[in-house]
Amino acid sequence: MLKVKLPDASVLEFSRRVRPVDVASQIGPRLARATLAAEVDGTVVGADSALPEEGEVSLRLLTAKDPEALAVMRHSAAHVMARAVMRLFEGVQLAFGPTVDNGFYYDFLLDKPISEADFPKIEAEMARIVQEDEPFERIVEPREKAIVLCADLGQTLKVEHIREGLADQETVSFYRQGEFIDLCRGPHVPSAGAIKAFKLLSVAGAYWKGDASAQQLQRLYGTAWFSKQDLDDYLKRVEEAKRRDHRVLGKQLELFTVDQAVGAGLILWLPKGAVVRRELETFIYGELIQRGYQPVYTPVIGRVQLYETSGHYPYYADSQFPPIEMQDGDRYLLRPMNCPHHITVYKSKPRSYRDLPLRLAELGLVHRFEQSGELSGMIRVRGFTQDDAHIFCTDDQVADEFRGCLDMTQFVLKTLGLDDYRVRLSFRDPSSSKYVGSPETWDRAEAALEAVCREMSLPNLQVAQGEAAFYGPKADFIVGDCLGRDWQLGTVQLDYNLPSELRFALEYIGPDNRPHRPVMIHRAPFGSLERFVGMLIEHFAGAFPLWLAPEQVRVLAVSEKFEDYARQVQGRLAEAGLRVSGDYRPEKIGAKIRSAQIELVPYMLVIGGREMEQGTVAVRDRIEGDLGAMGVEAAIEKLKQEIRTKAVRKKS
RNA sequence: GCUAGCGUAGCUCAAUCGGCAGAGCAGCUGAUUUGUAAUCAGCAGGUUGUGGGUUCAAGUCCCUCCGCUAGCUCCA
Repeated sequence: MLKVKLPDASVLEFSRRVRPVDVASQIGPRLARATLAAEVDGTVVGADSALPEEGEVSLRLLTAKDPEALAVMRHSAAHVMARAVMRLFEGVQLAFGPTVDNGFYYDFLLDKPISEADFPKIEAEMARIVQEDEPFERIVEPREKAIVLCADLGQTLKVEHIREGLADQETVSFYRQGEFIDLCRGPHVPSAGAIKAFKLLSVAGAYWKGDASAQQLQRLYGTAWFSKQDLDDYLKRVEEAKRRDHRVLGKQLELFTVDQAVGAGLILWLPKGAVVRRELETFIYGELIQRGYQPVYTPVIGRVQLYETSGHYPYYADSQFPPIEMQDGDRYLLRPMNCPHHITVYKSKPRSYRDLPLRLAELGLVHRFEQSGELSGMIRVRGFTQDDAHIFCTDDQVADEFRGCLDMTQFVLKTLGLDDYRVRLSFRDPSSSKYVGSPETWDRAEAALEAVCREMSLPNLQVAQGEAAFYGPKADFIVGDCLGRDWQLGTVQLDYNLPSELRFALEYIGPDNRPHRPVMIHRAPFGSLERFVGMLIEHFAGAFPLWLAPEQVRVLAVSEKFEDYARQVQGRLAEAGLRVSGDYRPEKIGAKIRSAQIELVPYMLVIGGREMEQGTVAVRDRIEGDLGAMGVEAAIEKLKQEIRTKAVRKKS
């Protein structure tokens, strides 16, 4: 006897062995047909997987309405794609084919390169398979037999995976669909007909098991949905997101440029982009001072020895610009990190516990030679400015300082209306020996950090075991770009390494008149100004809040007859400290408005005969349109108020 | 770095089968004097990323290099 609890709290009883699809039939034939998978005690399984004979389970039948079913269907779509590829190409070896956000991929090993030109015929073959609507059949085999089966199928990658990756499994499962059989954990939808709309998206290289020294496979990405409408909506969303691309907007709005004459991954901030950056810098410096940081300035190069001491050289030599060698043999490194310089500032005099916590801040320009394939606009570059600071404190102060750093980072993100972020708390992998410091210290630090994070109720907090830097645990603030890629912005990292005896042997004199070792915290709320501004451009789709806008307001003269008065108004706004320009071209007012709208100028002041007579301006808001006439001083006060509050306005 | 794709005017793109490199926007000049998202006309703008090859003829086909894009690997 099996008791099946359904989400509506009703209970069904079965004396025979049943599957979720049988439970669905019991409720109704339409539900049975719509059931694509099931969630049994919280685990997603296939609709035809047998439920236990005895006891009680809670069961949720999953249909096209449930997001879990979408993931199951996409996994099935990956199989269908693999089946199509195997029908069309000779000697295809299958690797892995999982579901990912918004779609799926499958990795193949085959001699012939697949290109996008092959997509139509693969898609056509997939459509045929979906049309045939054959069932997915689960087959469970003992491990040894599975190895033989895969070997017979010529699937050597799968053989390797069963031997190594699944070494601890007694049995493994396959899914068969017609002539196609694939090692797979499942689950799958009942049959291919559940895949209603799909599209291949791209082909790329991928390494077998993520190992760059292993052979490279061909990865085919696709997306699949339960309706053509959903698919079209998705493709449209992707297109719209691409219009926010900071590389496109950065060029259109003249914010930054990259030129191979200077070098790949090296950002040239154009005047308008420089305004945004300068405003952010002013903002961040104000915060730093308020929060007890002391700005310092240090050089962008340092002797190689310094980085040997810090351990950055030669450990990261592959991703550094090689040292500059002088005639006398002295070698200098373009700094990849600011910390050694700040440590040198710390060491510039003996420190007492009364100096701690010592918070040294600098917008520090660093250079790293990132691999060419990694470079991406302002987001992944070879020269960038960290809004860096290093806090030197006692063990007891770590939690408070850590909290202060998180608080500042949150404050910065909130001020900019960036609330779609997640926080990743990276801890060590206890089974690895690559970490500095004793396990006890790590445990204590990790516990303290997690406690602070929980107490601050950070959004989407997740703990990532094994993601810590070798020198200490860290908390990263992660934001997605317009293509859905996640990037680290702000970061707060504990460091037991650099202060240690092995490295810089930092000390302070304690109340006991004896030397003690300080702890270091690295922190950067923006991460890098380059990446942060890149993300901001995408976040605002180029339409910055007033306080950041390169051009805050533009005076538009209705005709040249009113130019003199308009110029007076422009002068008055400039005097008031606003970033203002004037459009005095012999154009119609509609054309001037259009230019200003396209250039995303937040406010326009239209000036014609009426305004000149009455000494007013007609204010046009980029978002809301015409706001009507008001006095010049009233308009200035309105804008200044919005700047003071750093308001983030969106279309209402 | 690896795999694949793409490089045509400042920008967005066109150029059939290999057959005279073109359009819109931006720019410049002139006319127009304008009331809330594009006034009209003219002019100028190119070694088709680079170097080589095939051909009577190359933007188009082949090779090299450079750059860009996506993904993979990396990210102190």
